[in-house]
Amino acid sequence: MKKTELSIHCQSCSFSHLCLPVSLNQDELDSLDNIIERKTPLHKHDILVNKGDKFRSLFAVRSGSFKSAIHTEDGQEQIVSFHLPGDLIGFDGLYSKRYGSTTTALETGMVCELPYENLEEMSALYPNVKQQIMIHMSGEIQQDQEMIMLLNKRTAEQKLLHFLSFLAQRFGERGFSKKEFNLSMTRNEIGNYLGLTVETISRLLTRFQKENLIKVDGKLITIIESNKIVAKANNLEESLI
Amino acid sequence: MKKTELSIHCQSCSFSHLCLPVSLNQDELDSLDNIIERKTPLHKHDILVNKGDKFRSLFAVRSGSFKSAIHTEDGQEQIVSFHLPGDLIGFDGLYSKRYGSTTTALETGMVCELPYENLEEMSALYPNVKQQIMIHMSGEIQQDQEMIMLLNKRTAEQKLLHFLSFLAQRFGERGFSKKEFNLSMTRNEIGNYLGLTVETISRLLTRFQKENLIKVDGKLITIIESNKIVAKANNLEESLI
DNA sequence: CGAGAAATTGAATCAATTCAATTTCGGTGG
DNA sequence: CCACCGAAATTGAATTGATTCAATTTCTCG
Repeated sequence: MKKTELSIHCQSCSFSHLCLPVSLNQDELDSLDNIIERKTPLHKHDILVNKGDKFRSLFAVRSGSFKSAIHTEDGQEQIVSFHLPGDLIGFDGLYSKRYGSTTTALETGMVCELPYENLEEMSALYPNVKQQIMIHMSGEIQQDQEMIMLLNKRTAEQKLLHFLSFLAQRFGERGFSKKEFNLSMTRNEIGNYLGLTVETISRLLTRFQKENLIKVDGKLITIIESNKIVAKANNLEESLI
Repeated sequence: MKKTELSIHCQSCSFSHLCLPVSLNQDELDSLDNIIERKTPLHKHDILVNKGDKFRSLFAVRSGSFKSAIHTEDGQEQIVSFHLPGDLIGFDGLYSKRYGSTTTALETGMVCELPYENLEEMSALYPNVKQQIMIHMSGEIQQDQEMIMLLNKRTAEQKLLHFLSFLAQRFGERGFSKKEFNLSMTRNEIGNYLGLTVETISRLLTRFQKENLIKVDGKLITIIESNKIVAKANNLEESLI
């Protein structure tokens, strides 16, 4: 696959500090950049990878956002993560050779594709790259375990506040505003992710607005009392933050 | 550290089909066996590894059972897994160099210790070993995600039935009876793991007994209607199992 | 602009928790 | 070996946070 002159390089990508390139040296980075293919844009509802499909490539989100979900025996969807630019997708299936979940675009977005074969070749030369993927995997384990804690130990209010401040933080890390952002997922998807119903999400958002913690304007969320949100989400006094 | 004549070898261990040795060849197995240290027994409440401690070793459960837990900001415990013989402990922190959770013995038990340095040396020679650990990691991710689904999409009844049949299956894989086994964890710990209260666990167990799904005698559980349990746990008709 | 999807809001319901009171278990020391 | 103590488990009654059901309203995009 030929690269166009327009293609963006890892070296100049504004998300490289969150993505695979973290801690790679110049040689490694050049090598990585060479094997990466930039895919044409995906649109809302487009499926990037399907759970169970043979693992072919790793993907890095370049723009837009995605959701990954698994399905219950009786066919319900369970969203297990939302992906923002810089996030890596597909590595959960790297070693079982099949994708572990289905990833769908929430809005128009672009990804970088990292074909598995090339990755293997490269790994032989630069073991650092594989190491980097491992770090992402253990990060994913920790994140999933914290999710389990959130689901088991927190109220609906705390779950949603945590979700909002987590999102805000992630937007911040990516150079976007952490005070004001658009939700690319529906209320339904937020509820699915947090184990709550749409109605509960809706009621809580209007309540948070009344309590002046946030401002809600459809999909646009403005964080007003960031500290209070974190404190409430964690059952702590605000002064302890 | 010198090995005694009494020490058991991976080659003859009855759990090798579940543990690191899976799919290792004879040379790899011998090499692995050489670097493994067998630790003295741990007793109930003994801590094997502490979350946040520097990663020094990987552990394989040889006998007994363990729990791994993380803690909320405000100090509550959240159990994230129970470990049986053959299970690997500590790999969640392998690449972040710190243990990701605290692991405690639920009863008297033994573990095999795999010092990190030796593991690294060995990996250079036999990349298969590292590969095997990666497979365990991606398995852990999938298991955690299924846990998220269980917590979000299932009722208390379904959660506990799933827990029981999952335990039964795991005992079976280890050569123990999958029809009759002892719970090494308290009702409280089961509730903690499943996001339910002790009272709910207790009530459900007596109800399951009345419905003739299981027999409960203190910590001793006897599975009576295995198919019905799986069906109920998954919201399905028994005939579809 | 219009139709279907998404979101909001209210009222009624319920699954699981909380609170409270015993009972049973398991380990320890006399 | 048994008595005793604290921990674990059971059971009941009352409470409640979140869901379900239902009815609109508001978006979104073809």
